Amino acid sequence: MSKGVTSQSKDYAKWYTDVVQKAELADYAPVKGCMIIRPYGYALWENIKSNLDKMFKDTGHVNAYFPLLIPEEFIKREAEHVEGFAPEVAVVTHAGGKKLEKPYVLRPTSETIIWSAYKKWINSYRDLPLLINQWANVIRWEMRTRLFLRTTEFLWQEGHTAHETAEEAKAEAIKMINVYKKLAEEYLAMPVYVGTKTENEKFPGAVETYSIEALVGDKKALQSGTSHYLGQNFAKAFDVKFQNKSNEQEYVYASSWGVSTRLVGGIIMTHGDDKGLILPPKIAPHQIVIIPIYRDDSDKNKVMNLWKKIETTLKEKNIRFKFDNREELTPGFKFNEWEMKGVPVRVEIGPRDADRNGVVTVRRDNREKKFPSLEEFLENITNLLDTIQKDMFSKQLKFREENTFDITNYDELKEVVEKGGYARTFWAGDSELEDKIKDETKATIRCELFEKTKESGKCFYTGKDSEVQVIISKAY
RNA sequence: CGGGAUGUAGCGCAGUCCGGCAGCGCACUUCGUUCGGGACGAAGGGGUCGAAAGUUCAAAUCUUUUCAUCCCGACCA
Repeated sequence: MSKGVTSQSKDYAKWYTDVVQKAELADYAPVKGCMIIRPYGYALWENIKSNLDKMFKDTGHVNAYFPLLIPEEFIKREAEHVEGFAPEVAVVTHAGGKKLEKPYVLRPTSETIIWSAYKKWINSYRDLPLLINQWANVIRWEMRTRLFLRTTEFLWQEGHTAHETAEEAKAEAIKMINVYKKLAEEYLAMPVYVGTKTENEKFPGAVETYSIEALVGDKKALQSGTSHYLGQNFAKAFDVKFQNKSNEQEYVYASSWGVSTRLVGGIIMTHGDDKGLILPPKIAPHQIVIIPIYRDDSDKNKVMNLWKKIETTLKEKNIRFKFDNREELTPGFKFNEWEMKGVPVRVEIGPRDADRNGVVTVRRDNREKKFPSLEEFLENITNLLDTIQKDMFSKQLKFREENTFDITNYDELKEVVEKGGYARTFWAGDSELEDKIKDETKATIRCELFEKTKESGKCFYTGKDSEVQVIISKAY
């Protein structure tokens, strides 16, 4: 691994791609816009995935798998859906050495193929709710791509639920966006705003879209998860009816929701610094890294004896650790390498520590160095990881608060867009006005906030009274 | 698809203007000394100079064509 990365202040975009590659999260693939997720990056995704999957199970969802290939005709059934996705779907036209009579699209999302199956599975209100999730890859042909943030192929999960009533389906969508908020805040240490997308920004085919919006290191918004109340749009497109309790045929109400490998990009940009990644302990592939230091065999024996005492306890405490005993590298090199990879705690054990029966610990997030006794260390390590997790969240929450500005007019919006961060204000404009603002400032309404700072106020642009409070920012 | 740039060892680059043995740094291999913040020495290995055609005694270098990638815009989770 070569030295260092481009500094954030010099070139944030370059810093980002440097970190992704030098921390060995991902590499470029031979296909434009695609990436190879390397073992360290995949381990990170697996940790996100396993925590989230548990939350899905806890909320009554089950996993299934639907095909990658979707009959092209399916995508076209829902008018808004086809219009929204047409530019970015890849189509398979040839197979088996022949041109296909009916082409397939590579799924950009699975609503259509899933609802074609739901038609077969749903007959009565007794079949509802149907709460299915799938972990899958999807393909969206984007014009411009960036590792993790926007790739042609990406990994995600998509939940697709079917319900008896509009209220229930909508409640499901809101429940799941809050699951995402919990994931982001408690596991990824990323504070997020939660709200409703405007008509301009919502998912094609949805009645309403909800999102979580993070604020990353260069003060731009990152949409990190979405959840949709689909109404009866897909049920109508695929003719999915059920017999309700009054013995009538009725279209089913739906929700869908997803988060993707984009979250990995969010973690990198939320926490990283000029030394590389900083990972939250709950999802870090290695929560601590232990680096032995010795020069001769007698030192080595002492250090290895110390390590044996540590290893057993770490296993008992279920801590994910890495013992880096590579002989050919100096400790200094390893310090830098594991800092690049964002391991939350570094533990140094050398002859001096062995002599006093202690260790040296260094936190990645604030670089705090301590010299605890072995006993203190083993007793406090779990607490230390918890503390780091909380401190990382607090730091980012403070950063977000410092970069959220309440505005009252258009000039103030332009100022906020100029310096970065969120502009928070009331909004009474329409779709056209939103487009105009986007054209003029490059900023968009990220969402209409669920949690408003006050009940109502005046729209910053039209001056009309409004009960809709929004955040506006440039976004990834 | 428009505007800009770049393709030479795994990575980063020099060499191209003015044609003449394909180089440098890092990484890699072996041995020895090192090891508490990116160690040092010695000896090695690694190339279809993006691709094709042309000019020439001779092409990384000149000409033509072509492909790819990156950055800036329009699209997007």
